[in-house]
Amino acid sequence: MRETVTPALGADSEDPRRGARTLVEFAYEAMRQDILRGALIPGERLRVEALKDTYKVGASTLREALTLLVGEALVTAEGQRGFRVAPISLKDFEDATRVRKLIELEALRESITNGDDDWEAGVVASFHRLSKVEEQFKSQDRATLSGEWEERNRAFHAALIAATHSRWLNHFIDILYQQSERYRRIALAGRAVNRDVHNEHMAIKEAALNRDSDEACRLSELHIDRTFEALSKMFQAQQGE
Amino acid sequence: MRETVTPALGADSEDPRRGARTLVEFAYEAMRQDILRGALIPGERLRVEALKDTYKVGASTLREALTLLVGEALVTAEGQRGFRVAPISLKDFEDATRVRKLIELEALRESITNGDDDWEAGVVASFHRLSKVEEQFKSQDRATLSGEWEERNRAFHAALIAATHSRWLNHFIDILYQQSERYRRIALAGRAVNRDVHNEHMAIKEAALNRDSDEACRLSELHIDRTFEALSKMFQAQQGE
DNA sequence: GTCAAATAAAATCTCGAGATTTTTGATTTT
DNA sequence: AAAATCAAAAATCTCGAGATTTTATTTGAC
Repeated sequence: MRETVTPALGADSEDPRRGARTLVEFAYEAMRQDILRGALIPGERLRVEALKDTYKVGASTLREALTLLVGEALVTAEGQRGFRVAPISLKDFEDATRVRKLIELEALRESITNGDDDWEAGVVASFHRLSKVEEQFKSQDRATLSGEWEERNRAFHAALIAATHSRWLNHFIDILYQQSERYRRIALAGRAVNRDVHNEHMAIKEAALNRDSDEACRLSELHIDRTFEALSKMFQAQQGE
Repeated sequence: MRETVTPALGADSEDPRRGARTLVEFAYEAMRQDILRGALIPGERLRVEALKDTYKVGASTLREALTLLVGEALVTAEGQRGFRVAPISLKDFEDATRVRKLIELEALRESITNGDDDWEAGVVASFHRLSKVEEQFKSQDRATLSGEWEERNRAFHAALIAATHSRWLNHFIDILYQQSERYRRIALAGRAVNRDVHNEHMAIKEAALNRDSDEACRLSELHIDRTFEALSKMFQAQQGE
């Protein structure tokens, strides 16, 4: 019979389920990360029989996790022909970037109008956290920090638009941000960004806190465009290999 | 042993699987329709054990179908606490309408710029088909035609924006159109629309074919706003009961 | 009587085996 | 040799039973 006593602290760091409530969520999160990292290659077939063993879950559980990823457009499914990692292309990257701009700028504008003190605090705090990890890039190895940078960068951009009331804008931004994260990570392939993103972030932060929504949107658009330009070159070079 | 010969034509109208390639797709489509119709009530719990019998599929198959609907925001899921029909609210309806306007007008503008002869033909044809069924409203019973009207209305709006190159705009429009369809069908509850939608559609069609994107967008926005105004009143009256 | 703990019931979640379909490869025919 | 046919292999899809968790009910303590 199984012991019902709560295990000692630290023991649950061994728990393969982490924070997931269900095995579906666990498999979903593991595969999501593997797709964003590029470990699961775009276009690759996702065979249930094989992935069962990789992620240590049953067939139905795995299919349900894959179906969740279909809803986020990280996986495609075709009846009787299985699942695949969603393919990537410059055209799709361009399209996703364009639509993300449309939606994110709308959300940013509203957020700057609505934002209260908590919103300002969130922007300041997340920018600070992001700056700290960017500071370390100058000395430390980039690869070990990139996971942390990804998370803090996401948090900063989320904080900027946190004061939007629109659930739908937020939902679509989440999806498109995730798409752009995949393109960024695949294009960079572990390398460092070679332009001054920090100053762009700071300028956006300043404009937002000054409640200058036109300027903040202008700078944000510039930021997204510049990022796309830089990454699309790397992407093309990489795909052309 | 089961006969392997292809059944006679007409016999497959008895096939509960219809056009679906898999049972997952079949259950997904059946539940989708039931949610859009309001037969499955917003907020209602979706018990796998019960729905298994209703849709005549196994537990895993049903869960996979439900998970597909989670991706379209028609169903919500909470770990270890099951699935629910996505709740509705005036606030959500308002938000979905706002974001749909943002995205759909962008798509319409691009479509009018890009549209070729095939696009024009599609707009003319779908408008004609929609007009025909609206004609019949004057004489025939509305309830029997409403399914056909829904489909043709959807087709007309899809034809207008068919020339967008953006897969992402189209994807989000599909999701938001479906949301608005649910609100419309629930708010109307089988009743007829009491304003002249036909003329609004015609005006949009004319502007689009004249390649007057500003005017087409203006009229389209007006159309969406008026529809929202009318439906939101019915919706509030209904929810207040 | 109220609260809490223990128990029972109900529901979700999970698994792996089997049915169905697709894909691959071998054989035959033109 | 190319195309078509058939058989074998591999993969998807599907099911229902059992494990786990949540929810409802009962019992007991104060």
